[in-house]
Amino acid sequence: MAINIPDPIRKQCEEKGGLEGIIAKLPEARSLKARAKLFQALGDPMRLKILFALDEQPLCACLIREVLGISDSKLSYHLTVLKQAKLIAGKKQGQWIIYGLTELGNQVVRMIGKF
Amino acid sequence: MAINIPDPIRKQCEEKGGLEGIIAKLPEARSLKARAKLFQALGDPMRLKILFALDEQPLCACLIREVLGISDSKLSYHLTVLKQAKLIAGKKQGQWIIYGLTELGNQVVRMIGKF
DNA sequence: TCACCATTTCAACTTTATTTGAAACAAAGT
DNA sequence: ACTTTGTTTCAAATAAAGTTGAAATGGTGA
Repeated sequence: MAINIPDPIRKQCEEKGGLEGIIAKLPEARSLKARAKLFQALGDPMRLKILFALDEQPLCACLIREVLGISDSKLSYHLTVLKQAKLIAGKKQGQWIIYGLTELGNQVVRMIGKF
Repeated sequence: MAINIPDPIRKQCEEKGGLEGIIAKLPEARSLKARAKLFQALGDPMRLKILFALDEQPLCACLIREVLGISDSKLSYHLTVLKQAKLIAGKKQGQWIIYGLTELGNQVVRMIGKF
């Protein structure tokens, strides 16, 4: 451990097995990366709005577009991000694709509500 | 409401007062933006790691740097992002600045643990 | 087959985030 | 005053995310 650090911090740190001890308790890189990706998908107002809209009811892309008032291709981009994060899923129904929250999406929307 | 949409979706939508009804239930732009900003701060593995480390115990910047193995200025950048999101706060103690989770930071770390 | 509709893809572009290394600061000890 | 130490700031560079409008896809029904 570095020599020059505040005493109370050093003590507390040594009780945990030093820096090594702390490092050992942290999640692995893989896990951190996966979670960061999830949160990154949530890090955009438009995408949050899509999630809230789908929490009301499943919607086809064209209705989501109406709700958000954005272009088709812009919407498609954001839907892709949400799909990749497994927060939403679409299934074909006639000529439309109906999007809805996944189980993860549901959990996440409930979580977001607390912040 | 758009004329051409799948029937079950239209029905469900009309029960809610049409698109207007759905739009009315969505959070305001201000609120969406604020939350997006919070999640954006969480959208980076290094920053998540910092939060987990501080969840173990408060640490001075130099120890966080040791834990992460990154440069001073890089660390400082990420600390700034976390500070701005009010997830962490630092207070001077002697020659060091000791960082710790805020109350929000605490709640958030507990939340992250579920995903 | 043809035209149409909902949606996606693409490449070019703009914007925002992150990294870098050097310099600046501010407090503490000499 | 001078140096050291811990931390932040800055401007320049790089990388990643988001936007645009046009074109492509793929299914539907005339």
